[in-house]
Amino acid sequence: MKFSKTITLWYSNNKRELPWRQTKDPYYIWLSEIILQQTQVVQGLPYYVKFTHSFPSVFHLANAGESDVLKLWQGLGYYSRARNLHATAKYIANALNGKFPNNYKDLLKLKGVGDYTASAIASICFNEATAVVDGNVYRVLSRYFGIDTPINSSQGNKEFKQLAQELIDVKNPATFNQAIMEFGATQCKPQNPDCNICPFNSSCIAFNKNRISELPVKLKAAKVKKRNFNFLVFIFNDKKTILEKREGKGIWQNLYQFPLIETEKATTFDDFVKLVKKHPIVKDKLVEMVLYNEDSIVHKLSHQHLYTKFWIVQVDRTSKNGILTSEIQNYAVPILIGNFIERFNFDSFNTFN
DNA sequence: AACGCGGGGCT
DNA sequence: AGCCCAGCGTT
Repeated sequence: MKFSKTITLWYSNNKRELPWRQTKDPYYIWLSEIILQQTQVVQGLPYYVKFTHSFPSVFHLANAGESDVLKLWQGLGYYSRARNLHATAKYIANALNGKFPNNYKDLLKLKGVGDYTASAIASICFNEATAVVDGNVYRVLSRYFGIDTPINSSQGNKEFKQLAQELIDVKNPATFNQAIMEFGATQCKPQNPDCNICPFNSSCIAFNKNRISELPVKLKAAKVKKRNFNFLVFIFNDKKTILEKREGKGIWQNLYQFPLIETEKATTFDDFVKLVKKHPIVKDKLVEMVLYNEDSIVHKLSHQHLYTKFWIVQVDRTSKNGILTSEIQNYAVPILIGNFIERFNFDSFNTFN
């Protein structure tokens, strides 16, 4: 049987019921595709529900503030997706009167929409036969055809896109694209794929040559950087603390954090007290400083490891531009900060001292 | 072409 | 602790 026949048949018998599969409205498909970039369905699903509930149309999303969008996105990571999502919503609502581009070429021009996402929207919403190539497709094709070209090379990029484009069912591109991705996600999984019940197991090259665990081939990632983060959790007499917005390039752009002192090496308590005493916010008003976590909290990003300490710094004055600790929940913060806020009880600390 | 960008799951 | 998952924008 033809590849596309087999995969679409498998899909009709095995697909999951997911909310974005109930619609062809480009707004909802676009939203789901942005959320699902580098993100598994289980992780993205609750965010899709939140976003469609808060912003039922592109106009609702466009009229929101960026901080509201980031707050709703909090915890999902890759925050440029949220900033681009919001910018594109404003563009579509205002410049295009709410009408989405209806073809691959024009979709590709949108901020945050690359080859994969443009192909997905064009095929699902507008029946255009442009093949999607996401991580699932790389895995399925490299195994089935026994292809050793590294998937994260420009050569592999080209090769797999071309192959997928040759295989796509031009009569039904929406189903084909979703079928091959779903197949990769739930059956032809990275680890322990279900080869024994696979409809392709008689013709899959990787399976028949016992090379499942070797494919797909990937170029090694660069070594992770290690950084030492010291967050200053200020407590002022007026029960306020300080959050700062991260500006410029780098991680967590436009999210909030406690004032940060990054050091070359892990800090010792005595050295760090000297540093904090000289801090412009503290000057000579330091009452007490407590290290919240004796052992560094290691927050792992795919490209850097953050060895993190939270320092509780009580200062004997009122704050200038602090925020009430009772309102700290209103700020979009990285999950590393969010977890701390969830566990640390500002009120009990205030009364305890 | 190379690099930066999150967070979660598994072992 | 170290391994896996990975689209898009920038440089």
